[in-house]
Amino acid sequence: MKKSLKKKVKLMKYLDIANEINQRITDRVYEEQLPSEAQLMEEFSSGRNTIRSAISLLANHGIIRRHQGSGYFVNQDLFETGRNITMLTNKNSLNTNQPDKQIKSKVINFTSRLTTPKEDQIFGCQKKSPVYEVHRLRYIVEDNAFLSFEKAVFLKELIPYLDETIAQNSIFRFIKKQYDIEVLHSDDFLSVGLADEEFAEKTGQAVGSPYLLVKEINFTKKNKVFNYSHSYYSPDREYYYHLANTLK
Amino acid sequence: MKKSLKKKVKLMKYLDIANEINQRITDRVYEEQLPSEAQLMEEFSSGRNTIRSAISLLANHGIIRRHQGSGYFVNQDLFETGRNITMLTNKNSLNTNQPDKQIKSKVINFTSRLTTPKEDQIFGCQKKSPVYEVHRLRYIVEDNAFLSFEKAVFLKELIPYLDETIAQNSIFRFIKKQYDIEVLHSDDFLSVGLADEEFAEKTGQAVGSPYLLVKEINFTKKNKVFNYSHSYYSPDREYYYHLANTLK
DNA sequence: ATACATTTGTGCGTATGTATG
DNA sequence: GCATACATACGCACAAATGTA
Repeated sequence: MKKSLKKKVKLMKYLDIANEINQRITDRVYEEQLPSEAQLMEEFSSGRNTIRSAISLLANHGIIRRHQGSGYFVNQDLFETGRNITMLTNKNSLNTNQPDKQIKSKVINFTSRLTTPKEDQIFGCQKKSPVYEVHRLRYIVEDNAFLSFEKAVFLKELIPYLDETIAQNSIFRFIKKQYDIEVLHSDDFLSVGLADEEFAEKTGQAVGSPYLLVKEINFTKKNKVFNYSHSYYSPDREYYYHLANTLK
Repeated sequence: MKKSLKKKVKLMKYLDIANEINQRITDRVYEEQLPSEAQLMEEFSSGRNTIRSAISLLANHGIIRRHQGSGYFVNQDLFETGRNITMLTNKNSLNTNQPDKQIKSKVINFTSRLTTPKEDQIFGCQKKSPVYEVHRLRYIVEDNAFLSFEKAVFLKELIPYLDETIAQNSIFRFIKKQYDIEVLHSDDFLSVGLADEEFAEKTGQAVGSPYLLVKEINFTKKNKVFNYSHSYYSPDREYYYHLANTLK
């Protein structure tokens, strides 16, 4: 009786709002300061906490800064480095709209195999579970610059199908569309190293040139590890992280 | 009349709670799973939102993981790398209780000077404002291992006093105690490079060895830049970041 | 210097949705 | 089907920082 008609409550409003605000920032609709919470509540017909959740998401990605008493502001790159910057903070919760987000991939290895014991532990899966292993070179479309060499492993139990064509584009986008799986959170372990001959040949980098190695584990919304990867990033670029030490 | 007696409302309960939970995790009071929200509400005599704020803070630092329907869990290092890991995610909002947090510093340069035009922009200060510049070598106390070479600049307008003795210990701890200034958030720009002869001589690293360069800008609670630094991290270690793609 | 309005931050309560076991 | 646990959303009150009159 009491729930006779479906109310069709749309959840995840805060995510939609965060995406919309993010889009407006890229579109320069908001160039410096955002509207106040009250105005956003009005515009999006939402409660204050919902607006604040959206704002938190953006603030934690380093997209905006909060200033008690005065408002929300678009974050700027104060170093104004000459080098191109790649955001490592935004996997796919926010729509991909960062400037250099256009990346093309060249698949140099695509195999199916079974997990090693170490991988069983990473994935939390049965021994010798089937996985895909993909090796790709990644380039920035805009200027054709080498971005990274990536070795990624996907658990078939969660990602039943992948192929080389998919790997040439965005695997994560495919996974989201096909299986509704996206990255909830990631653990990143960074280190540095030097290109040996094999690496140099594969990537076109000079022998002895340094790389940034990012070992990453990606979790789904259900806290399952569906992928881990080793990415060797170019020394010609800068990589951005934002650290938020407070946030409701 | 209405506010005749001071209620002494202790604010920042969520921060206290986050610190307490964090401490319990280091002390192995919580080894795998945390108590439920309801239990935490009970124990800390707090509302649900307050508990969730504390939990969010820990989750965004990668200290715990949230699992809808089952609970909160202590995050584990699934790669189980042999190398020592330095958390870059925790400046000072949470009490310093990570395993290898004991760091000692050797000051190799301590000067007072005026800002360059570029620094005026970074700090958002008047032209030629006075700053301290500190160069330090940092070592892990436990095994005496080289951690980093750091060049840090502090704005005197916000940090009126520093000296070499302070710099030998934790500058941030001093700043918090003395001026009640702590890092609200930071922008980090990462890149890699190779040790030249000058760098090698200063740090004891081999010429040509790679380093991880972290250029960091630190903001106070009032959104003022009080410090920026260039830190050249050792290739013998791993550095941890956590990326949260959702969070209220 | 004071008072006031505005804006974000913190905290509590409640209801409902969704995932887990 | 059910209880439990976390996620989302709305509402309200007051604190603290800011800007302005």
